[in-house]
Amino acid sequence: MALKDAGHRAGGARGAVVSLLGRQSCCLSADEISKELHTSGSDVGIASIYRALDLLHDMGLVQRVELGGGGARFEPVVPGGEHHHHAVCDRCGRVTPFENDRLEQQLERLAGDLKHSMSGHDLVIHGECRRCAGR
Amino acid sequence: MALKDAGHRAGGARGAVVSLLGRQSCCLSADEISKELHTSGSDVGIASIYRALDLLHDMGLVQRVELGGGGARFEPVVPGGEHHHHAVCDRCGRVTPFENDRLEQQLERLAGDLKHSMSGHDLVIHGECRRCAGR
DNA sequence: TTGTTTGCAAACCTTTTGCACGTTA
DNA sequence: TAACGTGCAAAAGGTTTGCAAACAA
Repeated sequence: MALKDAGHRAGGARGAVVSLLGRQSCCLSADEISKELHTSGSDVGIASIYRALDLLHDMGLVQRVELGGGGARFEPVVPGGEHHHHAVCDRCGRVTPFENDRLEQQLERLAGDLKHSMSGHDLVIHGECRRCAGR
Repeated sequence: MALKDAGHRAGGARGAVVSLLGRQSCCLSADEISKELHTSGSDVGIASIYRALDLLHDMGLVQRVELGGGGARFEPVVPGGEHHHHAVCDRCGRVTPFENDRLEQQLERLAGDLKHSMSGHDLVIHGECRRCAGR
């Protein structure tokens, strides 16, 4: 476990957050994480959740995603380098993840042109999802 | 003025916000707007600023931009359809706007593939700016 | 006059922090 | 044991809302 390698301990709260996030393919808000953990019997304080997320984020294992609407979301970073973005439905709130290699390449090129290093990037498409748009 | 057409009045506070935003090429936070207005003698309450921004956003004249780091930013939408994105320096906080037509086309195509309508999109590149990266 | 806009203060929500207690190595 | 992790409650932003007074048409 990467946490141990970095000299961190795996207390109950931190472990529960890591485990839950590891099972996610897309993003969760801190509140959703809290509710999810309570449902499965782990009464983890919200402060510990934020602390765990903060640590994981600093270690590059978790990405912060801002979808608008107040409140950040968090998702695990896949070591393999896979990467996805989000389309948000402004009507029903549904989040649709998507990925595109060409887009990634283009962003690399753009950052290069700007002489701006790129440690990460966020792309959010706003609009109406398949379901809502079809009405 | 589009506001009048929509049946809205141009009170002092709202007019000041509209005027200030109209002179911006990139995004401002609500707090920056407040400070800017006070500096130029308009003592506009922060609530009125948010209300004006909310109205303008609903009318599609202002775009909300989330750059991370707590606090949204707002920038005028140019009627012509021009559009830019932001590269944020995580070291010094500098925001570098940029635009790219190919990128826009690609996003349109992507949204189409997802069958997701696109009313807007946000792209933020995180990393280190030209100045900071060069050290 | 009549409905709209404004400023203030309080309320709200999400996130962070202080601190005493529990836990891990 | 000594350092680290946790939960609670309080604090700290940023944003929204209730309300009475000011204002525009």
